[in-house]
Amino acid sequence: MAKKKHHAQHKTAPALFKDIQLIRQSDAEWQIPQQSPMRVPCHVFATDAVRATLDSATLRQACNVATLPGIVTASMVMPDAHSGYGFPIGGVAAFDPDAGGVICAGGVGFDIACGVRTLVTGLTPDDVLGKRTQLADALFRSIPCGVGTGGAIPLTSVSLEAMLTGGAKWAVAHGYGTQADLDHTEEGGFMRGARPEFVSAEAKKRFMDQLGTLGSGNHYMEVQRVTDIYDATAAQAFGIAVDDILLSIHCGSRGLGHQIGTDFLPRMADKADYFGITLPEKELACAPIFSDLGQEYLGAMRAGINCALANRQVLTHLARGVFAECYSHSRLRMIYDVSHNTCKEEQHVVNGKKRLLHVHRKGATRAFGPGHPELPAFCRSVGQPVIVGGSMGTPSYILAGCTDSAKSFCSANHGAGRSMSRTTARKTIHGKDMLAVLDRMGITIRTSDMRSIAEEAPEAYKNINAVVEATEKAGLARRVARAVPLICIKG
DNA sequence: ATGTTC
Repeated sequence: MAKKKHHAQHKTAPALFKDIQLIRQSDAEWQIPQQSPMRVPCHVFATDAVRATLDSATLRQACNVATLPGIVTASMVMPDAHSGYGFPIGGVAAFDPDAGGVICAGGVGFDIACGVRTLVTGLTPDDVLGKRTQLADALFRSIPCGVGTGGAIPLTSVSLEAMLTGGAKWAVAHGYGTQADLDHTEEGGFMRGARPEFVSAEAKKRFMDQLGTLGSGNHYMEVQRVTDIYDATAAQAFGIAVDDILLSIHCGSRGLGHQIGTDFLPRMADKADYFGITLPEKELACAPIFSDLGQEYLGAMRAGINCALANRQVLTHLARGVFAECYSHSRLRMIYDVSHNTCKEEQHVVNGKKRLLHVHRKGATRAFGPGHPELPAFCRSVGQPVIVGGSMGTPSYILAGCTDSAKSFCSANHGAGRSMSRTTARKTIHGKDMLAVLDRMGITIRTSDMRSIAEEAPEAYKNINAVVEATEKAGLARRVARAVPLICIKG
């Protein structure tokens, strides 16, 4: 009734936050003070060097997030942040369901549970250098990649439902890995509370032939060499040493997660009036956690998390086959698997009081510190492995969560972060030249689409060393190891 | 990110 009359107001985004001031708190922390209609301030984690990479669109989006009902403490911005769909990529926000808190589909992102897992191969640099072309070709042949590419492992509607509930655990039960893999995966390999019945038939249909596929964009499978160890104790706990050869897999939930976002965003936007939520922009559409729609999205999103975990598990199995084909002594032992597009229910201490919050991490990695009760035994004493994937041709880092990471609801950055849009990168960078440069650097690339080489060029990303330095200086996570790429299979 | 602008 009266609600209907104001419907148009919610459709039009008012020009909020024209004047955004960053107030320095320390070497690597800034605050954007709360101003109406923000409910909380923004906390921005950046050194001076990284602050220059945070454009006004990103900060405005962080302020928009700060207006949402039930947000706790602050809207947070990681050092790798850049603007995304509604909600910054590299954004973290926690909501209290008991305070009217919301679940925001744009705060998770389209590629639900996109993430990285890194394994130690048991090989030496000489093993790889001696068979560089053979290994690259074998990986490229066996790992389906690219837009619209299907895999070799078809699902049935029955097995798909089980996979959406069981995640990597389902994959292991079907022969695609080991219990040890699950012990080194967030959530022990599967997300509780998945509700496949809230995933649309269309989303399910899109994934029927996508299990064990890499996808496109920034997704990759990369062979890396460890060049530096910064924290010997944590490196030992993670089982990494200098000159170890690693395999990193970066991918997500493919068409299924994307379709969940596509399905729920308009449903949330349409019900903003009904829920009495004033949206700063439509792209931030959300629903109260304690609403049918909010619960449906959470159930579907958790199924999407399981989909991504199963996908990375099957890709691991495929990679093991390739390595076994090329080497008699490889073993591909998991370090850890982290997701960086999620919303998870977690207990956090806020002003000395324990609260159960829904923590959105969009392009941000969970970074539980030492002693966190949810951590598996292998890393309990040193903190969670935080895998920070580099862009093509640049180093990756393995960090560890710190006690101080509590200030960001136990979150850290997930990568370098884009500094150039895909469109600009395509216009200014030539994929073929890029490949030649990388080849001279000793990096072998195989790709299904030359356009992604331009889009994913190192120049299109922030300097990962500077980003990681900011994360460390802010106390969110500390450096454990650095690795450089040798072979990269690009989607 | 994405059956690459259903």
